[in-house]
Amino acid sequence: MKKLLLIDGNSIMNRGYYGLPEMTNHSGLHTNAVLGFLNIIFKIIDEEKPGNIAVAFDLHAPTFRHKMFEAYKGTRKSMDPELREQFPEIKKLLKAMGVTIIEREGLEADDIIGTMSVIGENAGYSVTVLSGDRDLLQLATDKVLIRIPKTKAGKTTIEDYYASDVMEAYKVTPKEFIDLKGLMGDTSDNIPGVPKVGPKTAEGFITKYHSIEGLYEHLDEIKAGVTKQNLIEYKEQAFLSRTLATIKLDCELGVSIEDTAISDERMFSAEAYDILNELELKSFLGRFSFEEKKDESREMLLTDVNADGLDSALEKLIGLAAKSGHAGLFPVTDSDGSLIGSAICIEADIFIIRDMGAVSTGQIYRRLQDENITVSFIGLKEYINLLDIDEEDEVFDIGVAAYLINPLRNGYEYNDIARDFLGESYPDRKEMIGKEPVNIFMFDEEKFRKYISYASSTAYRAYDKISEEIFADEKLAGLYTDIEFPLIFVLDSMEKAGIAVNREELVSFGEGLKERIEVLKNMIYEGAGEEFNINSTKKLGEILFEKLGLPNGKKTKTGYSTNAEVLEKLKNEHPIISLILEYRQLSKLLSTYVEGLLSCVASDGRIHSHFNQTVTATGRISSTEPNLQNIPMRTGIGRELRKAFVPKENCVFVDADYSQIELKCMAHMSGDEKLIGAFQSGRDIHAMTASEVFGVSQEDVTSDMRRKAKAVNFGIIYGISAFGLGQDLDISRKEAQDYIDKYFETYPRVKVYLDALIASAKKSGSVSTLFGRKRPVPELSSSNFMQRSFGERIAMNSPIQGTAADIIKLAMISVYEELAKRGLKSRLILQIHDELLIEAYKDEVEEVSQLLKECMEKVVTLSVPLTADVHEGTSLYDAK
DNA sequence: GGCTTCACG
DNA sequence: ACGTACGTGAAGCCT
Repeated sequence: MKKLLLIDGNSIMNRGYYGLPEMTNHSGLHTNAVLGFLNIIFKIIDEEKPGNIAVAFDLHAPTFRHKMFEAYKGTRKSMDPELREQFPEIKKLLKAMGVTIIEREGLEADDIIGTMSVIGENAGYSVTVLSGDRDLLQLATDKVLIRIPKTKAGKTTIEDYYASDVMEAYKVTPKEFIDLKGLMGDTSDNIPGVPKVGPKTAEGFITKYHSIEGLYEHLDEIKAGVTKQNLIEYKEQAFLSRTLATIKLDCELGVSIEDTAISDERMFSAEAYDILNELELKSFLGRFSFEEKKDESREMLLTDVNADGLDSALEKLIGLAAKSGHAGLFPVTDSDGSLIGSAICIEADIFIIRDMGAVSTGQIYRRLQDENITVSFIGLKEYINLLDIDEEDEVFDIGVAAYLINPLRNGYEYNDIARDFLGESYPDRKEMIGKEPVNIFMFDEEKFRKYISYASSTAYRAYDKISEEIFADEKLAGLYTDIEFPLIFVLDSMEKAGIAVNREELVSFGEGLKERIEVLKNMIYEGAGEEFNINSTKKLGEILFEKLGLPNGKKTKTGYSTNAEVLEKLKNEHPIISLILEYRQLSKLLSTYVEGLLSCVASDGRIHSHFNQTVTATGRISSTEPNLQNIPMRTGIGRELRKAFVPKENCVFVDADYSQIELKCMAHMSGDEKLIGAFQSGRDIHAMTASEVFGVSQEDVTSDMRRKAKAVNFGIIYGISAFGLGQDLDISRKEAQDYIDKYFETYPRVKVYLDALIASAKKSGSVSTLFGRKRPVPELSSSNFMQRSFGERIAMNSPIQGTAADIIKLAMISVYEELAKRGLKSRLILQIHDELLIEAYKDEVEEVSQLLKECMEKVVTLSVPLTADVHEGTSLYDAK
């Protein structure tokens, strides 16, 4: 059957705009909405291969339907300029592709699509409607398919609805869907509906009475109450809402079905190619016949050749690499973590190696090193062990370098790098070889070869671009060479070392928790008068705020908020509250820490966390599987858990943490004399701030004043706002503002500094740390107030948090190198943002303690002294 | 998978 | 008028 594809242009552009990160071409034109639009329509076109396509757009002048509801709700929100500027581009491109665009003054895209779907169906076509808007479900029939793309964690899935699917999902027919919406309204479309009638109620009515008329005919069957009252009172509004919700099917468009025919020739025209090129959306160019032919890469499977051939193939590889001076290497491991193969890319040649005897990737890697050939990797840390990579080797980590160029990307895998630096789109690892680590007998040979070819070729080709960008900028070059690159080896060593846990202690701690949790559970059921899932915030909210009628459950989009802050305030209202708080705390300890950590203990009795270097926006390190940077500390019971983390035989823990490193970074960078003076004299900074803000002498600072001043100090680092501080201290916004004003009076250069950060971020689009680590702040150019304010706080916080992160990274490298230099057996095993932990041999403890303190304090010289407090202990509990 | 909650700095 | 403190990761529920 002939196929017609109808696209809701505005809705699909919106989806692209809000779903993708901000991106522009080199002339600053935003392109994310266009990219998102093309991604989804090409996906649909590939699947359906329609012979006819039309794209409908709203014209931005107020339309008839909007005029009708202006009486209720005022006017529609204006569109972000960053999105608006992309509409002319997509229209230009669609025209160049020979795709029909339909837009009419006074008509919404919905009405155009509705009308075209009828025209298509009547002409015997099967019709597909592509939109992000569920309103269009009313158009579904058994010939008209509504497809709604959804994005979940970066992956796009499409929900498909024929009339029968609408019935299944919503229990109403597509036509009844209109009445449903008329009753419940739609704030995003400014359709009022009937007050207090939500999706549930409306669905109940329509499944029973099938229309608004039907409902009103049987109004006597509705039990008396607010709902009924509203139905009576807002009857006219209900019918008007339905009219507003009804998509027109009979507009005069003057477009025939024949007008919408497409052809491949038109679609992939030279003109369209040029426009895409201009927009720098290179990933689509492959579809166009006008693409400059890339050199076909030549693949050679080294294990395919016989012994003589192997030698000559290897010599060829080395020869080519020597000529280029560089090779891109991509190793692959199986589920045991052992090396099964790799691909090496040099220019247009890709050599594929199976590590099965005759030849090994490790040998070839060493040979390349002997020839002084730079080898580039994507994620070097993973391969240090496998290939016996040394810090002195000529290697380059493309992932880490790309992170320095822009730390905001979601990932730094080969396909991310290819997309961001080569403008090429490759399927990700999961699509190529599945989620689980590859087993050599289980992969599809062809796919596997493609996968490692893509990856090694990306490593090779992105190297020039990325290394150039890094080394063109003195600061970035320094960060890479002096911090991130050496750090790779430090982190690897920490991961290999791991930390020992006392399993028995953890298990028995868990047993104790289980018992108490069981008791609490029963007491909570008792207090609630029924059994329910306490872990479900939804059910808990219902119990607390509906059944027990506790003072009004506040906020949240999806229901009642039941977080600790809310519960804490309800503590005196009902005995069940404290029980729930304790239950929550203990459940968290049990599931996340006891059970979570136990499942991570390796066969050597130690936990080997992963320390990730390319995750955070500010330059901090993150820890996963498990996260060892959030082991409980603040509460007594939680802190007990730290007793299970112990040093190995003949060792003790030596721990050191920086004192106030972030405030000190801010003091240094702002150059505020008073703040610098305070740190130079070794004063208690929170007490000092308290005495200034509250205008009392140092001796008269109460603990409450100090607590408040501490919150102010934190607030400053976070990008102060009166609202946030007020919330934290549970004081009025005005009072909070007073504290802030006083703070800035006390430390005037801090104010100047923070203002300057925002101003420079607005100008340059990014902020930097003392060492030049950059973080873009695209939020600052947003037209949305909330987004922009967020950007301002980021601009204030990132240089401070990031500088502290840079400093501790330098300290880690210094500690690592010093331990090596002195031939000590003690090892750095953990980093917790401002804290380092060493597993120290007893006969080295003194030297290690001194070394650790010295390395941390002397690693940089600021205008304020950096101090590190050192502790020793026989568990994580008493090493702090 | 999105949302909520909570553990840390 | 808007509606938040900055940076993370894991677990559990629920659609």
